[in-house]
Amino acid sequence: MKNDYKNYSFYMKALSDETRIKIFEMLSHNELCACEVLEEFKITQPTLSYHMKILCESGLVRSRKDGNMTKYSIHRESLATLKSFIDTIDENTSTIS
Amino acid sequence: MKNDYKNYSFYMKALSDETRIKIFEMLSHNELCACEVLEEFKITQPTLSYHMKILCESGLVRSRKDGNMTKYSIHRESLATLKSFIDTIDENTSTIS
DNA sequence: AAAACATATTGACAATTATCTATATGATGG
DNA sequence: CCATCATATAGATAATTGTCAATATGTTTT
Repeated sequence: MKNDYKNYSFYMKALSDETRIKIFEMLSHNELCACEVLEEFKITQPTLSYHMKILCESGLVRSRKDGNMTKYSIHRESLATLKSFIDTIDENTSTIS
Repeated sequence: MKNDYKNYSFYMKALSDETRIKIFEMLSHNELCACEVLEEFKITQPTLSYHMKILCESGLVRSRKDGNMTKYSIHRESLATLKSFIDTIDENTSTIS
């Protein structure tokens, strides 16, 4: 699969911002709505919405509507894909002479 | 450790570009000099040098001088740190109710 | 020492990103 | 249905990024 690299780079880009990587870690413990995430940061609501959009568009996070709230959680399949890439890189390095 | 997140985001940023993530994969198989890497891409030598600098500054890649060449390889400790972060996230998600 | 080779740096520029304020949309509760 | 709450979108802007051509630096070879 050649263009997996583009996909991986999108995952990495989604996590290349300190705010987003913290959000990602928060979501790893629990599904959370935007307002719960917002409380933890000193950014405005639209800025958070922008970051959530990037996380969702990467595929690493998924969202679902629940009443008037949007709940976010980690998309485990995408995470598995990312993890598998890192694992492969790590295995490769262990066989360098 | 609170500011590990900034560190992780730097790793991710280094890998958030398709060219750089391909280089990273290439280096996982072998230490390579810049000219060997350059052959695989349709970018100029200064652009490659810029990308190598970003990879090195992130800590994920290290360089050493060998004659008039610079040889690049993956810094296994940093990779282990990144891998460990992803693994932890993955473990967290597996305990969500 | 001069030429050739490998890499790095500089300066420029277009494209992208992260952020804000203001506003819109859409659901819920009186 | 009107007000409120939660989230999204639009428009603006400063900062960052990826790229190149030109040039510099440092090493090897002749």
